[in-house]
Amino acid sequence: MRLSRYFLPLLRDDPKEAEIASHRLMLRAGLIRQASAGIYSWLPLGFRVLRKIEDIVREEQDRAGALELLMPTIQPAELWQESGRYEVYGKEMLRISDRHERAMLYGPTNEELITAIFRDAVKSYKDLPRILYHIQWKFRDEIRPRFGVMRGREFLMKDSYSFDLTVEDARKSYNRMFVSYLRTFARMGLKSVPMVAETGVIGGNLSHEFIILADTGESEVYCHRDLIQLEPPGADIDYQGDLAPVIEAFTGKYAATSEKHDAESFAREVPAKDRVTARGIEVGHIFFFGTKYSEAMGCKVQGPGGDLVTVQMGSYGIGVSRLVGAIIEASHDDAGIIWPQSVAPFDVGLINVKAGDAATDAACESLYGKLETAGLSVLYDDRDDRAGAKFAAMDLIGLPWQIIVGPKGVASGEIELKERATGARHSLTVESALNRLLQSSREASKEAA
RNA sequence: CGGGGCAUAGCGCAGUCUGGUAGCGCACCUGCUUUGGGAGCAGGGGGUCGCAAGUUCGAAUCUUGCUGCCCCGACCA
Repeated sequence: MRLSRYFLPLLRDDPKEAEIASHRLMLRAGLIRQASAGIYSWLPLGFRVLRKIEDIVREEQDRAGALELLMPTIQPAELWQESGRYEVYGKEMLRISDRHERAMLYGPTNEELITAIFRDAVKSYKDLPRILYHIQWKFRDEIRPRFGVMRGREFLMKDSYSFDLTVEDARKSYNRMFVSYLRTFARMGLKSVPMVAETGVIGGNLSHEFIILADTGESEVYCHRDLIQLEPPGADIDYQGDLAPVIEAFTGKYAATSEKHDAESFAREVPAKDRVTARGIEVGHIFFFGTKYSEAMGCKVQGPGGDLVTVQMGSYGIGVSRLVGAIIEASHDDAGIIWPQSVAPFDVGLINVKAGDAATDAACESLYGKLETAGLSVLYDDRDDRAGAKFAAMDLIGLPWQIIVGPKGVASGEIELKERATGARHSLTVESALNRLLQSSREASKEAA
């Protein structure tokens, strides 16, 4: 993509409404614009990141055996009256009525809808277990939206729902999602720590929050140091096999958010040197709630003995749009965003230091073609602007690699490769720079595999 | 919902107290000079001063009502 033809409105100054780093940087780097409190438009660069995150979530859901579908944003109120949550949910639910004065709502979550779909379609235990998911916009009319996309009112969420015949089977589904979450966040360059959590309005008695550690995180978290060092399972993990050992490894040691934190247990269970107190951001939340909805909504199947069995359910959420902010919170510096390669909107930024200089232009054009041909996505700054402004812009938007091409280098047959995360620069030939980038790209996809 | 603050050009702000032709920096356009870490000079474009009513010869400025946004708290993927 040539920057001269792209839509990338950058801001030099911080908009005054943005308090935290991710919100500031998302506005400044031209990722989002606010439409209303807690409601955002995604500009081209931000949308590319959102898509990348969505893709990783989708791949890991599919790998775990979950099936993608798509439910609507608008739901009829009757379903929520069936479960009893129409009254419980309160003002957080955006209630609307259509032209026939029929009560509708903009879905804050989808337990009712998916339960109705499953109930109407499945009658036999032979069709269990199943995990269904979708990635869809939700709306929760937060009392006070803040922190940009981290606590928006409209947000993109992946939510999965599991259906099982027995509690034991349901626990296996829960474990599958648990493992899939570990992999999902790790692939985005995040250290996630599962923590025992409150179940809140979703209900149930088993629940984990997936917290990523970031200095500017919203909640205080406490855990054993070992949990942070744990490596997530590889892509070869057998989701049909016994996942219990993995779950034990990740849940066997102390980890709690401030709501569940117990200072005495923390002190007793964790040696002082291993006690980690940090800030965290919740990026995923999984629940097992048994028959809460299936009971209320009559979701039953016939078991092997011919008897009717109420289905055991769980639900599993990932805040996709929140992750964009969370990743930035975990990965930025004074100059701007530092995208992990797996979610970067482009793999590499190509800077033409002297646009208009024939030799430099030609070198950039040639390199641009080679990079694209090699399968790398490139944002080529071909604008007629000063070098300093281009460097600042490229640092701000945070692509993992920058290739800097100027007249001096062109004359000596070398270009400069800069790694955004470390700031390290190397003068290289075009060929070795290409190799270096391709190698880094291969390593990134190996992590995914 | 309680408390506080803000609303003037795309972004950041001054002007409001004390009413009298709407300003500054950045960004944007044109020209010249510059050219490896957010250049300089000159010229220029862009505003119904959040909305509505009122007071007044005259309102960004005073009064009243409304709306939006931000911060703190309670609430939360």
